[in-house]
Amino acid sequence: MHRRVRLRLFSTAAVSRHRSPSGAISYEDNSNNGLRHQQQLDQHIARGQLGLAHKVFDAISAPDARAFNALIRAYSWRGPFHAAIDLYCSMLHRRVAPNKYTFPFVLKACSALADLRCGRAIHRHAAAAGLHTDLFVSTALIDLYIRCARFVAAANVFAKMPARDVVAWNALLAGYAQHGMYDHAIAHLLDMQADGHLRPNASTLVTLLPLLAQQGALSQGTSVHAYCIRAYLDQTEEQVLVGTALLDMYAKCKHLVYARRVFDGMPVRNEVTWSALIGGFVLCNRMVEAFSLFKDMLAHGGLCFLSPTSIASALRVCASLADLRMGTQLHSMLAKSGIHADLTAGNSLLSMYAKAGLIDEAEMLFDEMEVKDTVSYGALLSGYVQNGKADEAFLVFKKMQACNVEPDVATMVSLIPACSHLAALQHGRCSHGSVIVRGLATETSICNALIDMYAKCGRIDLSRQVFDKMLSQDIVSWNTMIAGYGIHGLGREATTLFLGMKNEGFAPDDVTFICLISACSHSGLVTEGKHWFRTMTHKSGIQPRMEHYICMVDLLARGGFLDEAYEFIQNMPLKADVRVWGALLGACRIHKNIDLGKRVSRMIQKLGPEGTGNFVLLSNIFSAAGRFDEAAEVRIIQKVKGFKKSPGCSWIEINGSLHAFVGGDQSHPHSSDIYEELDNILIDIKKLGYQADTSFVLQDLEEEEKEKALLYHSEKLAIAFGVLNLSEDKTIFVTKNLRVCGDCHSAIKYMTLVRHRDIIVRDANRFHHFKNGQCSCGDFW
DNA sequence: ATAGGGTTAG
Repeated sequence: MHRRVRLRLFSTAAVSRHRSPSGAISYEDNSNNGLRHQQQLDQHIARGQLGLAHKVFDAISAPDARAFNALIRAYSWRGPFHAAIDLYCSMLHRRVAPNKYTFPFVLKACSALADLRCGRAIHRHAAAAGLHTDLFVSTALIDLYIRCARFVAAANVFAKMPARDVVAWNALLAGYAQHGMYDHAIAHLLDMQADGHLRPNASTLVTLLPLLAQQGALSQGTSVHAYCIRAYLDQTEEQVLVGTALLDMYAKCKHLVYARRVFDGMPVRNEVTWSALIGGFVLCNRMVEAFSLFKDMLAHGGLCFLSPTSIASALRVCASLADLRMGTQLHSMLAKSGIHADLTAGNSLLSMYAKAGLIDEAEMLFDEMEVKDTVSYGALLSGYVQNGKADEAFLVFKKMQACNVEPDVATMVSLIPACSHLAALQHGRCSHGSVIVRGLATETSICNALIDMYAKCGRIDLSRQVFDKMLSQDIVSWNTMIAGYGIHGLGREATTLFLGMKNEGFAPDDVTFICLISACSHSGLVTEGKHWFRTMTHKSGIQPRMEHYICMVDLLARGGFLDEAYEFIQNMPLKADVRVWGALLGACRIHKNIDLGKRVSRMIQKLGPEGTGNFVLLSNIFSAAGRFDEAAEVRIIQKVKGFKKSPGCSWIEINGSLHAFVGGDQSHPHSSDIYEELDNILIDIKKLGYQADTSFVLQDLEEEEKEKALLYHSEKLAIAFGVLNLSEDKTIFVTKNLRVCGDCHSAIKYMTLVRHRDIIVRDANRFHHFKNGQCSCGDFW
């Protein structure tokens, strides 16, 4: 602030008036003394001792332009940049005229600080001194305006230059490149070549290549490669720089073969070269190779090649492969090499632990970090969301705001799914509002997260609104919207949207078909689903993955074609994994096919059951058939093998706060009211013909007690709480972490009649819209 | 010239 005020005190007129007539060196403080000081000043600056240099400077009674310039230049090199600007101000104050060796350096300091106001003032001073079209001054001005994203101003300076060298051309090109202005950059490059004698140099290429990489412009990149070969770069340093930029361009275009070839052909490589190649393999999801390259690098260059960048890539490999042993080793390597304090390295480590589910470890690391930024908070936040601790994620978000760390696109994209997990519409709407306030509401990835959130919070209509209002949809937008229709059992809408997508020229990808087929499955559209599977393999040329087979088995089996599903599994080219068999087992329960269920469960046991769902499923199948001994046996095996079933939990959002219940829960402050209401509901629904489906209760209890065990299931508690707290016109919306139980499903249908309510239950799989005694899932879920 | 947190599926 102080500095700006002082700058404005001096008009451009003052500058020109006191400009030294010749620019020649003249010492006002009587020769010898001044000469000695100047020599000392130069010496200290050469040794990088800026403190001492400044002391010598202060001892000069009347420093001249040369003394000022020397110190300004030194400060503009590595900072502190404001010291350079302060010196410039003092220069004006003491009526020493800045010259063509002053302006470029003080402008460089402004550029480093992105101080546009200061820079503009200096621009005026330079113009008054008639130096604004000087080659070096102009180039410095271009740098400044680019840094402040003032492209027109930069181009104006460029246009006014009487003569330009490659550096000037490169300065403007760098601006276009850094801001992803592909068309401007290419046009500028063509102008440069048309202008005559100037040829792109190494610096031009190193500026241009990252832009091509970012745009995925492989063919243009290849032309640049060809030019590089013709242009023959003789300096080693240039070869490494250009070679690395080329390699990176190929890697970012996912052309690893060429990236590798460039790498192999390079006579000299540095740590950046290695990092770029490793990053390329990570980008292409070739994690094992990426890690072996990392080891090669260490074998080749030792620890001095270890940088925060390469460590970051290696840690991403560990996170992706869920290899904690390797990750921990890297952690200690990091500590030994002394780069543990680096922000990037720290964030990578934090993220690795968070993704691996070691959230406590991540939290500890986070607390220990001395410098934290948006990314650090984002890593922790998404760690909580990914590990199912959505409420903790909100706390991190609050903490972040309390610490004045501004949430950005990635932060919000991580936070919004936390609302989806909780199915907390109010939270979701708040996040939506927050996104609008921050001016992020037009971001594609944010809209995608919002579409998903509204769908999972039961408002598919709002999902569609967000989708329709988007400036430009990407493949994820379409997939998310199709999936949203799917979990609401709106298979027809999903299909229509899919066709619309193709009409707009979007090529469906592998995930699109997963969304589409599962949408068909949830709506019982078996024929359509089979049709889309064939379309995918024959027309779209997409190789089915295990996920597609899971969807198909689910589609066939849920639709009642159990034998066909079984046959389908046996004919599939991949070896079916537990999830495929699990899908079939789930359908055996719905269709009460015990024989097949037993066979399938044997397959699953051979494969080693993953998770816990399948044990519970099998045991429920036995119970449903009244074969309690066998059901109990399955539970015992489950216990012996050490699998725990996560407890069923349901929750409901009332006026923006969440109320969660587990089965038989009495911890809620209004517990007695809730239980009383439930008992009343039971009396009413029995009058309409409801019978408790006690076949699902395992314990050896009297019939009435079994009924009670069912009555206090978590979803029923949450609904009763909703009945008590919401007016009749409001839909009751309950979320459950597991699949809704069969008895509850039947009871809730009756509840809609006796309490005149619409009830929506979102379980682990899908939505159930209960209305007028019926459910949207058609009793298949 | 390289790099850290992010949305879709069952």
